[in-house]
Amino acid sequence: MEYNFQQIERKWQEEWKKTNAYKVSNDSKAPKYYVLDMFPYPSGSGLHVGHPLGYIASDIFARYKRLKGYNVLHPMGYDAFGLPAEQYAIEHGIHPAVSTENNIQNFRAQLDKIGFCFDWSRELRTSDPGYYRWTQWIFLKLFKCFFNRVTQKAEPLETLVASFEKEGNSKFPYPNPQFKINNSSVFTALDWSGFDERMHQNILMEYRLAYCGYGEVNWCEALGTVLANDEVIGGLSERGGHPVVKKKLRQWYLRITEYADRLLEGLERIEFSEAMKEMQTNWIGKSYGTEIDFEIKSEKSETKKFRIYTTRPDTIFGVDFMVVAPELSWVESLISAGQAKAVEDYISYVRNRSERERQSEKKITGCFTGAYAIHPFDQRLIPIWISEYVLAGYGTGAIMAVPCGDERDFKFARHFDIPITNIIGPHFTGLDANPTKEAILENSSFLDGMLMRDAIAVVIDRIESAGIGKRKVNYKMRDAAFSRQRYWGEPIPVIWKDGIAHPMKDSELPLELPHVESYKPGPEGEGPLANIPEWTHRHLETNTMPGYAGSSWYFLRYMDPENQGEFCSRKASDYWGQVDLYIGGTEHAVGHLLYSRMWNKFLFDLGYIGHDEPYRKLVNQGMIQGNSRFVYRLHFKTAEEFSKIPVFISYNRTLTYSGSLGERKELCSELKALSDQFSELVPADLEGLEFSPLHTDVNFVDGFELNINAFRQWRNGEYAASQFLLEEGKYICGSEVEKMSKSKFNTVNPNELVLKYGADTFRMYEMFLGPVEQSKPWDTKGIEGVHRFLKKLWRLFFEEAKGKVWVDEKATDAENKVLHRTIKRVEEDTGRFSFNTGVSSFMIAVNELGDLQCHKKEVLEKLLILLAPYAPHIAEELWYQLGNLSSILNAAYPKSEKKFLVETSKTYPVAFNGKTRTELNILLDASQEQVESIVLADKAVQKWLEGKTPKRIVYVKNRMINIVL
RNA sequence: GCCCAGAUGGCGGAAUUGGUAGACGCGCCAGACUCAAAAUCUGGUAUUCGCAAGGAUGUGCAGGUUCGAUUCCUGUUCUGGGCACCA
Repeated sequence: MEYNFQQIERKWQEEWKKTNAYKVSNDSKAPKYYVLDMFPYPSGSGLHVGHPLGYIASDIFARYKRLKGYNVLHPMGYDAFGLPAEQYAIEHGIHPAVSTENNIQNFRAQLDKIGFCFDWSRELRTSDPGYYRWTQWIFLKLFKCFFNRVTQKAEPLETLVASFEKEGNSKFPYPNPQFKINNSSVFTALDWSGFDERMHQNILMEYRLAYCGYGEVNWCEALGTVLANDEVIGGLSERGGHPVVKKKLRQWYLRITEYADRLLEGLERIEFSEAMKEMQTNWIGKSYGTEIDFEIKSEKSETKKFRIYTTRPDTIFGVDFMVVAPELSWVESLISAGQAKAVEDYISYVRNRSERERQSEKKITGCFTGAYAIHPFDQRLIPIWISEYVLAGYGTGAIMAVPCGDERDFKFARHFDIPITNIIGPHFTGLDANPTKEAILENSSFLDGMLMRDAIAVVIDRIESAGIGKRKVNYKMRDAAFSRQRYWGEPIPVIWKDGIAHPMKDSELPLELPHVESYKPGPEGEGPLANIPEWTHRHLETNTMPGYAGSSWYFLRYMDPENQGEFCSRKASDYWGQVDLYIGGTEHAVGHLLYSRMWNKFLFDLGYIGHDEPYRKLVNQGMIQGNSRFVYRLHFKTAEEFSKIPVFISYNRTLTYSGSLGERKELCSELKALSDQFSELVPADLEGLEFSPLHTDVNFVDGFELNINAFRQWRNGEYAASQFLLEEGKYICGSEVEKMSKSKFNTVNPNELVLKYGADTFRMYEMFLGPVEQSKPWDTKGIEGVHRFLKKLWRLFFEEAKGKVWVDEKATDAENKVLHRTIKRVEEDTGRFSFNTGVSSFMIAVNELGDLQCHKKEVLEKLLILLAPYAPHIAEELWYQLGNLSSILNAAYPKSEKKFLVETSKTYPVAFNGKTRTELNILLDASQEQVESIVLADKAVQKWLEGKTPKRIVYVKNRMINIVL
């Protein structure tokens, strides 16, 4: 009986389906455990081997926890709204719902083959009205709530209105300090009662957690549409290469900034990697600084003052120039007649620069405005510049530049020849800036002689008492843009009447996405919904929600997926609580993971759930990179006509080819022999010959050797006429590790591997590749080794000639030692998500049991339970063959017994000054004195001592011995 | 540019707390079985000097701390991820 994986896997997958083996109940006496994967976007290209990496890891862990006696929730679903489906619809006229459904079918078929223990009865799709009804419902809750800074939580707007009626906005000032009504940022109860409805609504909009405002988008006039950042390349649209400029549009936002402090605080209570916490902390970017007002001296005199934000007020005497964000409208009032043209040119240059480009630009640009700021303490005149490196959205959009202490300021000063004031003495070398806080201040008037760190408070006190500024906490994080000018997303359930947004009633939800004939954008950059008369007649909002809306709360829906009356019952969310283990990629570090934490906190504030952090522990899975293969096409520079003939040269020959006359002659005759088309070719035509690399499909390259026949049939015979210049009779491809993607022809479909080696082999190989957290390139070759391991395991039970070989005898001590050491290792490895070493622990066990010729049921049975999370099909089959009647899925995880693992002695490495020279077997309970005498008596040690007396003998029990000479 | 991570044989990786660097697997080499091949099994495989015994070197690079560093510290290079409308 041989290992027929195809038959075994089919049999058990059917059996598990029939018995609902993976159905999870919300009603169980067992302790709960919630394992969640970041659900996939069902793209048209299907799964490649990179996708299942995290799913396999979580699947192993879920199965492991089940064997340990937990009631494990392990669901799966689809993040089904998104831009690619819409783009596909525009290009092919296929409704996104249709293409998405097809893609999901394809994903499901692929996932099923790998043998996951998902409870599919809980499957959800964010594009399903039954699901997005609740996304809309939560949005409306956000719309109807504000963040009470006194209680630090979300509360209904009614509380706010009551406070306004009683005491104006003195208790709850505008969250956006720039906001003013009637030129004032405060109003009284009397003011409030005097305002009309429109004014009330305008004010309330300033407080809502989901609010409408204005923001800039990438606007492409030629395409008549708003573009995503990754559709814009170097200021031009990816499709068509049309110019893209920034345009202000009405947009919805989520006031996530109000949660900034709580998002920071929550990080202390969850198990995310330090790197992840750091990324989120940096993204939130809380800084303690000072706002300072500077008087202005300019030709025009409209603006008298402007405000900067700095985290280093101690450097105020080192200010040599000011920089203001070019897009701020008040910049205009600064411009002198002489600088008008230059400033105008510069502003138009910045207008089509993306924020990213502006920040990462190495080239220093800027323009003097012609105006000066007056230093508040020494009345110096400081030139005011505009430059793209200052962004309008952060702080006040203006900075005081201190070149001796800030690298960017320093480079700017150097570039524009602005004299640099040194306030930090020897800490400033003149070669680069030094951001230290430890210097003693010089050239700093009343701060002279003070340590910078201590000077900060002194300056702030001076500034505050002089009434020219105040302490200010700032956040780099901005409110989250929550609308898209797209079709394929959740409609926003808001009706506009006379410019006032009215929420729809809960009973009217879901507001379903209407069918459209065309997915083209609406007028003035509005979304496609603006083209539907029935929609606009009802004055419905034409924007839709962004991709992250549905994924911000999905972990809750899995707990109670059928619930028609609530997004999730409190009973269900109290039972399942937090996600105990969340697995997904770091690419979601600051997007999804922050938004979903915020939504969760919001629902917690309103009492709908009982936990304020959604994920207790997060494990980041690394990317599986593609291992691309290249062929190299001959490109004739001086004789273009020959370039039309597709000739490819083997990789190593591209490296050695130098283009010498001799080589040209040789290559010339080789080409002539290859094809008659080259009969006219002369060596001179080969001058400047180039080899242009072309991605070729990895699926017809064995290692590095190209399957020439397959290549000729590729892409409907586009390269059928290809000729090849070989090396040693083969065509060898070049390679490069890069992102796995269809366009690079380096994707590998898990289905094909499952077909060839089985799901169990595939699962174990994905884990065997390396640590889950690490990115690594895919290489199909190594899968054979894992497959061999499973066959070897099989042979412990059945041999081809003899059939069944397992026996009912009692295990020896040696066999027990192997088993119990394996239990210990596998349990530890699985527990710390080190699945790659887990797999090798199994390999070692099977190798050792093979060496011992152990076929004892007692040992093998326990080994199977250990293996079941990794390779469920073969484990279940062998378990069944051993005569077990119930499924291995519900077996009890074996315990490692210490008595089989006790050692009495150890072979110690003996090192001299840290270099290992010999080994000695010594009893484990030996004392320092005993060890010293044993060591010094040893012959090899004597030889290395060369007659010297050791200065010291370091003995670390159960580790090593080191002799210091 | 900013933030985060990583770098170990020909390749993927192991070394869990600072204690024998290279577990396990791939590949490669040799051998067994076979008419042959596949499959399977056995042995070898960091580099370098040496017939060997044995020695020297070695964890991206340059320093440092330590009896001892892949592990800790400082600097640096390269690669990957993110940077707010891809998901």
